[in-house]
Amino acid sequence: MSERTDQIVAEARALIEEGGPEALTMRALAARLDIRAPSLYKHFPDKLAVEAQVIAIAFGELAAELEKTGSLSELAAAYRAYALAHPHLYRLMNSGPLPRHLLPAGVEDRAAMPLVRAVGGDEHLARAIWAFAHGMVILELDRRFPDGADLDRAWRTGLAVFREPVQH
Amino acid sequence: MSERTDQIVAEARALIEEGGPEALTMRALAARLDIRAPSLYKHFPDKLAVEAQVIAIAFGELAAELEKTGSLSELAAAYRAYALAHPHLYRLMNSGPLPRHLLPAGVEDRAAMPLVRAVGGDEHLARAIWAFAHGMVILELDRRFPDGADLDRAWRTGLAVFREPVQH
DNA sequence: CGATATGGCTAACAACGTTAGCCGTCAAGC
DNA sequence: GCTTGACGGCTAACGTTGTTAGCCATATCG
Repeated sequence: MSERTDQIVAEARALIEEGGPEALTMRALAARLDIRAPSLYKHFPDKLAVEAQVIAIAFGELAAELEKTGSLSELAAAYRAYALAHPHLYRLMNSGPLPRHLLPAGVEDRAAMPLVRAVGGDEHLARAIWAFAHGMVILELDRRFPDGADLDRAWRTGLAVFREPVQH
Repeated sequence: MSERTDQIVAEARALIEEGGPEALTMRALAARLDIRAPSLYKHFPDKLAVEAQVIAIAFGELAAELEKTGSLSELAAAYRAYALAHPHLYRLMNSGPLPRHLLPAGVEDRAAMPLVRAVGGDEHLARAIWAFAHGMVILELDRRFPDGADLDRAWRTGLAVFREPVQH
């Protein structure tokens, strides 16, 4: 990972955070670095590789935030907070197929660990809560809930329910 | 809605179901109808309008499936079944911002009604369950769960938990 | 001193959505 | 019956996208 490479990824991230994933264009990215688009291919094989680096960084950041938390509700709050603070980044890393072959190994697992720990190792429960959290976040980002819906309340409802021990 | 218009939408849908949303191309769509791409603009103002028609149809179909169910677990099963039967269609209608201004009024509400009824009108609980279901489906379609994860079990876990009455 | 890697560049291609403008067919109105 | 206009095709073209080919300057190293 050279110096220049890091610069490129940083600018790519900025483009995405400012204008969404579709604002990341090889030409726009090059313009930010005062070079022409084809020169980017001296550093990355293609656009997907650039995106993958941005995704890898985002996963690391998210994992770091989640690791700070103690309880399940703190974890959920941190998850939602990251998504709302970086909506375009969240969408990039969490929708569509992941380019796993371009990502450092373990980034996904690290981000998942705090939740698995919070539910005491029950993988099925962890997956259900993950689905709930991702669903809440992505539906909010995509404006699928009615305007003015009380989403705090919906989060509390879901989390309260998941805290109740039931056999499954 | 003319005859030709319906044909176009049908072919657009077929393209999406076969190759995903990015396979819907004005040129590919035209080719299916043995015409050239610009001729499509005699029937639709732009590509988004075509997509919106496909989405509207998909919402109607999904709503019809959901309305057949009685219990919450049947509802969940029907929801998942539709998504797995039409993965590309599901992704098209349920990710990214909805072109609501191009959709007939009430299509979203109709698809949401069965769930609201199944939970006895509790809107917060309905939103939490919707998030859970959408999260489970989209994470499955996007292959975000580990290979071989027992998703039936995760669904059952989530649904069991949501059936328990708790105050929120 | 020369070879090689590094990192720029221009020109270009194919595919995309979309627009402009032309033309044939056919039904309705005078 | 002739004309007029809507309807629905067409070709040519434009601008934007990712990407490739190939050229060239600099700088480092044997």
